[in-house]
Amino acid sequence: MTNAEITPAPNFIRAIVEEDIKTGKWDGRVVTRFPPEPNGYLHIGHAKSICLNFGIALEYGGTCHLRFDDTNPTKEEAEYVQSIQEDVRWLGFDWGANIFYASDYFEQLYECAVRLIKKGKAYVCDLSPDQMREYRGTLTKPGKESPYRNRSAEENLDLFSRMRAGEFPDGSRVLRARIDMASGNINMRDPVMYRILRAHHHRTGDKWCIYPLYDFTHCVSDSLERITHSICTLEFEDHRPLYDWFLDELEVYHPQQIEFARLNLTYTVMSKRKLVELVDAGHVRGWDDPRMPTISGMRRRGYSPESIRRFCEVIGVAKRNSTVDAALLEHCVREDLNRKAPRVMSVLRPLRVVLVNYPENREEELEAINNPEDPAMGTRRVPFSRVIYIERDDFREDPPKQFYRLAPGREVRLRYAYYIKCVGVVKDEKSNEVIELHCTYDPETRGGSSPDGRKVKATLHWVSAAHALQAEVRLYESLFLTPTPGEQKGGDFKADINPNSLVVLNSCRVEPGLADAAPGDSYQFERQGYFCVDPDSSPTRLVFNRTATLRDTWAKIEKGLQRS
RNA sequence: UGGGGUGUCGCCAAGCGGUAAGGCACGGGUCUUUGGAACCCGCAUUCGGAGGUUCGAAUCCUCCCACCCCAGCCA
Repeated sequence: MTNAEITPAPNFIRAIVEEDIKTGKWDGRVVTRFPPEPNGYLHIGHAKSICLNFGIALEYGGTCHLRFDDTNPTKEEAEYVQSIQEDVRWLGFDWGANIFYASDYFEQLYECAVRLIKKGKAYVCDLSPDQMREYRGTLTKPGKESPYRNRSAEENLDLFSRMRAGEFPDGSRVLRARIDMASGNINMRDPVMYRILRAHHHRTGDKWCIYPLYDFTHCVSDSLERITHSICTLEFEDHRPLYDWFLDELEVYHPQQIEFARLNLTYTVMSKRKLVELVDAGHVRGWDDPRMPTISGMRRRGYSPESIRRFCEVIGVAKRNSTVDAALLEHCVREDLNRKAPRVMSVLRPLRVVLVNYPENREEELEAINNPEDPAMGTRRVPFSRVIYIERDDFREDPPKQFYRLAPGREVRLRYAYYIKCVGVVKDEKSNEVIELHCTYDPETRGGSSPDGRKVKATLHWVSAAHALQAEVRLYESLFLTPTPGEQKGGDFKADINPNSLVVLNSCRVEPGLADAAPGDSYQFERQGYFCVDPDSSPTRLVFNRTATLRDTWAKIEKGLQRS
């Protein structure tokens, strides 16, 4: 852990928590919760919330509950509660025994509803959904009171229990809070607390045919769990008066709801609807496609939990709508992987090189450093022979000004090996494409330095043709071409999809040492980037995903060259 | 036209009446057997705008402007 990681940045929520601890508002307790609805996969936006809630609990010696907000059986599935737990755990957080389900509170919620009915604060309403919308009024016009609003408590109690008993068809009646149809805040215009819905629930089965709605459920759940700080996103700010109203009327333990801005990232989309669309339309291979901003996608892409946690720390927490530059996320993985990923040589687009003065049947092993950032990671031996592969991009027949890699007549260093000089270029007769290079090597430069002290400008990675392993490498770019997809083009985010977001290279050659690389392992392919082994990989067919490229100064220069 | 929010560098973000932190990005340099990493330097006389209060304002007051959210029996 870096120092920065254990020194959290100040933000307004931490300030509130610290103040509360100081004043003893909650007797010094800190209890937060991460309350996902199990209706989809977690993404980097959820990670921000997870890090915030679990992070604050950890930091102030409190606890953070994992609570599934499972009050809508038509959308929720057990499969998701599984994947959510996996993702939270993978991110590095532990809820201990504190795993809860809103559905566990159904009986208590029902009792709370009965209490409100008895108080005259809730009533059964027979308006149809259409009528209800009509009666609600608009943003600028107040609503009208329902004709059922003044039913007696006895009648409401009777009706509500019969709703539960299944005497009425789906959607025929609801239980509503009796608040204020003229409120400027539409959430306070007698919001629905319960609906009749005959659907199989992933945990309660067919026990219930009425289900509570979010506003009623959430505050009561928080109260039952004695949450201190109920942290949610900005769109719930308008719901806070309702959160407070329910708890005040119920006269129960009352946590404080605090809202923060959700995360947006450039060059991607975050809404569940859009993510579903990408998967369904086949623009990606699934929820865990390495191009997806889902936790499972990022995991497959090679992002480490540490890098995601670090990212969530450096972006900060505030109430301003913002869109974080994807470059910051990239920076966070590089920072982490630079310290941890073993270096390895791998040639993505091979160009055959014959060392004409190297003995035909000779081979040798050269020592290579596993990670210059961490000597403790040791060294390894890499085989070398007369025929090697280098990267096609590392040779130019007619090199531009600032290109100082290999070119006819030019000498460069092969990393950990020898200096070589290009003495011949073999081309395909028809296409005129360069298919092979002839080079001489200098036996005096074994290991990569010359006794006469002469310098070479470039160091190339390479792989011995006879020893290298074939591999498939999947190169990823951002899923979208524009920083905020759909901003132009009439809001159609799919029009901004990057057609080159995935490029598959099939004839890559990697160091033989990679033979037993296991899915999930991360490496730095020297001079190219960070790559990890995909679950599709097998001993007979290695498959790597590019997590991120290395910062590439030459690419920048080249781009500038093209422009001028 | 109702209600709730937010406006500090290209992107995030500290700051809470005492004279604009930090990160990313960007530009320049040192070093280098990764054009990587590391390191150094530069990068808001100014805080949405206009007034006002004050010895002193990004921070307090007034007005204005811009943007975001809300009319599911979703969460």
